[in-house]
Amino acid sequence: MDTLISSVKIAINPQLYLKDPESSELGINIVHNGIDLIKEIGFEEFTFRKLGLQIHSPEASIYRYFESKHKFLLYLNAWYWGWMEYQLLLAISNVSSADKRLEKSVFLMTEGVQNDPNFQGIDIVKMQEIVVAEASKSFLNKQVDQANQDGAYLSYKQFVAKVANIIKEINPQYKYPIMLVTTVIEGAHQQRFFAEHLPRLTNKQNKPHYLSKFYMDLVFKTIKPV
Amino acid sequence: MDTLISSVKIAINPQLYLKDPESSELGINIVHNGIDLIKEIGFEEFTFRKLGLQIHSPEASIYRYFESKHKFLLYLNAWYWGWMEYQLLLAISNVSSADKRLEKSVFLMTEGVQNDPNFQGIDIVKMQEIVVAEASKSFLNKQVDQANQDGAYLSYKQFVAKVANIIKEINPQYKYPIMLVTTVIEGAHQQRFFAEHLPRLTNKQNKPHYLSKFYMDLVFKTIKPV
DNA sequence: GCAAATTTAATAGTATTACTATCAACTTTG
DNA sequence: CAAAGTTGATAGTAATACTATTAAATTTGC
Repeated sequence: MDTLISSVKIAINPQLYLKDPESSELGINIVHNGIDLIKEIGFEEFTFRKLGLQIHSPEASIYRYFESKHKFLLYLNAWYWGWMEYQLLLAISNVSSADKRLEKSVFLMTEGVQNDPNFQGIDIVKMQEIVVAEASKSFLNKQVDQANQDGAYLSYKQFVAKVANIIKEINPQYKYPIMLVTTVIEGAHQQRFFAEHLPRLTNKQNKPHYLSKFYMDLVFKTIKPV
Repeated sequence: MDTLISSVKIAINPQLYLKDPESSELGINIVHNGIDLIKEIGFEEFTFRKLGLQIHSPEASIYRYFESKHKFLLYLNAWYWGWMEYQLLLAISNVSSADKRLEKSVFLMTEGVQNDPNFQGIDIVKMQEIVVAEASKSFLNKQVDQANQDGAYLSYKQFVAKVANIIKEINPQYKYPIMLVTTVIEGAHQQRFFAEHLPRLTNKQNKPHYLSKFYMDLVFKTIKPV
């Protein structure tokens, strides 16, 4: 039975799962409720046993889809960045001005997302909150090199490369386009987290879009040739 | 017996330990070898049992100094930022030009440190590598609010505030000095990590100080009034 | 429409982790 | 030199991150 609502599907590197979770009811349930549970209790407290209890399936069943909870996090990350790449394509297609394209990219990287009806079921808002709070754990560990070889970060790298290319279009002389992009992405995540938990480490403002304004200003000033 | 070599001591919030590790041979051993072991196997693999084996002391003895391995990481972080604040004071004292002071601050935030003979025994190079790789784990979790109340991040906040004040001195109109500082600090950490493990997420260059050059350029362009 | 293959549920088991508890031996200090 | 404090040695516990096994349910291919 076909459960797809739209014809768009985020392609995920099969090395990140044992059995495609989109191929069965249980798999979809695992991803769904997994997102909810990680959001609720945090990744360190999250276990497949707890997730099993929530979906009334034994722990062992979940292990048939994902090798470990770490790989599950990598899967969610890859999904998120796949989706972000798709959003980027939508946002910049048919926009001829490179400046405008970069503007839209920075906005996408720094603002909170909105739920997308094309991927009903996956709560993208929650997913982004997870990525903001937990993503760095997906690479800041000793298995990073193995995960990297497994292609865990491909979609992230692709996204970054696309935006970096726009920067190069605007200023081919600028030497650090990739660094600038990852600085913005990871920075925006941190600031978002700080605003909620460690306000003295940020400049939270009530103005809408203050975060994207800060980074927009930073990016355009930085790449401007002297 | 007095084991201090210099009269300078980094003050750490006592809430981060049960018994001051600088007050005994064993305590000093724990911190020393703890740094080595975390550096070697990473924070997730690190356990007090393994550390106990390394220093030939029972696990339970270590628990008399630190409540948990999480608090141990918070302690190391606090120590690092206390030391960084001290380095900052040394670097900017007697420098009257605010621009020059900011330049020195950015350099300190983005370059690798060198071992400091005033704190013999503590390997600051290794400590920085730990902070770069593991620090975000010290706040990216559900206990962050508790840890924050315990004053775990005070020395970090103080450091950030000091640099932000220099920015305000240069451009009182600039609205996001703190955000800019934390973006630089956390960004530099990430880039350093990426350069080693995920090179496609950065623009590694062979030039010395390319990292500080990138951030120096970014900071000064960003705060320049339009 | 039914046998074969696949998927899931249910249960049990293992090594390790992150601690806590207890008590004797040793050291320091007043 | 006694009392107080520190360390060592050992043991124990609940939970985690898995693996293994087998039976029941479901899907599929002809």
